[in-house]
Amino acid sequence: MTPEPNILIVDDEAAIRDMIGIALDTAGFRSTTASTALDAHVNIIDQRPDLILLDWMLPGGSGIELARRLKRDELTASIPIIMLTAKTSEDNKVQGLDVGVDDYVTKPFSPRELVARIKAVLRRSTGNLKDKPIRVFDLEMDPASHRVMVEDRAVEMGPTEYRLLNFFMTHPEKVYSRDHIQDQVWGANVYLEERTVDVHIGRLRKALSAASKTGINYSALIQTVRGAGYRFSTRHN
Amino acid sequence: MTPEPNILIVDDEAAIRDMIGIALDTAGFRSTTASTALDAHVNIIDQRPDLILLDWMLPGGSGIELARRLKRDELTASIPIIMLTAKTSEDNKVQGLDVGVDDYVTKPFSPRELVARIKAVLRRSTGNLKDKPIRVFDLEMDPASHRVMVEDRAVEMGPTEYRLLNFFMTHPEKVYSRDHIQDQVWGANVYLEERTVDVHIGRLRKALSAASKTGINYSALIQTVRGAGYRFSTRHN
DNA sequence: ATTATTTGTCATCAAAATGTAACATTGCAT
DNA sequence: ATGCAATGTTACATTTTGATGACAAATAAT
Repeated sequence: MTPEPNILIVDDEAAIRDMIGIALDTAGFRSTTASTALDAHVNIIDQRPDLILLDWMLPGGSGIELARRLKRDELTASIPIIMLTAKTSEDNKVQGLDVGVDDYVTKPFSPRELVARIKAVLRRSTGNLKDKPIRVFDLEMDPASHRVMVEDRAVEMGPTEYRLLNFFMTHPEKVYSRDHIQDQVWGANVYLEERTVDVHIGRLRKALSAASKTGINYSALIQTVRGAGYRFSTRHN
Repeated sequence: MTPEPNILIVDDEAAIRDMIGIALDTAGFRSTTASTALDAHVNIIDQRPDLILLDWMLPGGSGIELARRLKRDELTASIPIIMLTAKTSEDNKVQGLDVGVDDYVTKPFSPRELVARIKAVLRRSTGNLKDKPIRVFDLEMDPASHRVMVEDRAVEMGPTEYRLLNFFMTHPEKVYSRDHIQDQVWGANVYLEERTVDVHIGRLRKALSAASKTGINYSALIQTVRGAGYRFSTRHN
């Protein structure tokens, strides 16, 4: 992901959105906002925020519904949610726990507390899945240290190439169209020239080729499938 | 699995239906329209569109109701829905997030955005149903990796030969006329010289022959049926 | 501010795929 | 066997598709 986590603030009161926005900014997060559940959902589909701050009391009572929906959908289930709630009453919390929300902050809260909780939740959630290194022959990707190694030497590449390689290594032995790759690596609903994918594939290949001293060409793992897209595969073309 | 996805536009305003229709047309989609939820429902059962663009604010029954019904019915639940919503104050009626809609587009929208979202949603929904590999003796076709293997070695062939083989392997033991093969492999409404099929059959056979090291000739699976066409069969000619 | 890095797009070149026609071969009816 | 229609094969011009270097805008680093 990006260096600074991207946080979505969902609240119908502009004042609260602004307040939180500033607090997050100061703490080094990026943030976007939405005032309705609908806006929020669109934003989530498009941007895949790293965390969602969700007001419990959205008009129509839709905050909790949104949370439930997000947790049920496979694509969004892993995005942590912190509920903002005015009430301290227990039944709310019980309901929310049901849904699978990650934490609560009760209004009024201090920015300091909010940030602390955000960090805690992020730490928990990012520590989970990402951390296992993937290795193919002597090509190793370690998400924890955000590093790619060939024959135990670091490989230099840009962030986009890193994400690209990461996508491929986590989805081996399958073709992906350029469109698909754009979705996965750049995000859905980002429009780029189709050939842009080619260029980045090229850069990734170059980086991998340059890295090997043993003559094994790791760029061969990234195979062109004419008329279909690209494939990461250990088997021969 | 038609070449162009068929999209149903449901909106009560004719102007909007037309506008969207044109946009989709330009983008290479086919589209049909409905102005009421009832019309839409009939159309959906009839035509099985690949995706539904559904106006949130349909007169009377409202689009949300329809969406909910479709998502509850097992037969239609898998058809992706994109909701068209007015920008403003639908806040109170937002009860329907739960419904399971796949994306939203807020009016007014650009055709470009609409098309981008449609493509993204289609990609997501069709990508899920992974086809299973088909195997005949030591000839294996794996649609996921877009690969043909003979005795565990990759077979090289052009995209057209791949589609051709795919068609045969999914429709074995039946004769198909050259016309029929053209329809299936090149798509309807493409006119080619009839002999073109022969040439590609030839290329496919050559690719299969060249692939085997054990002397088994897999090109024999593609049998000529004089006066009728071709057949893919494991039984002898 | 200046410099370096990264990014997306474009133009260009090279390679692969495609459709067609011409020619060769096969198999069947007589 | 003979002739003919159907099919196989080959060569080739054209079209598609992918790779790559160059460049300018955007972004991050100093």
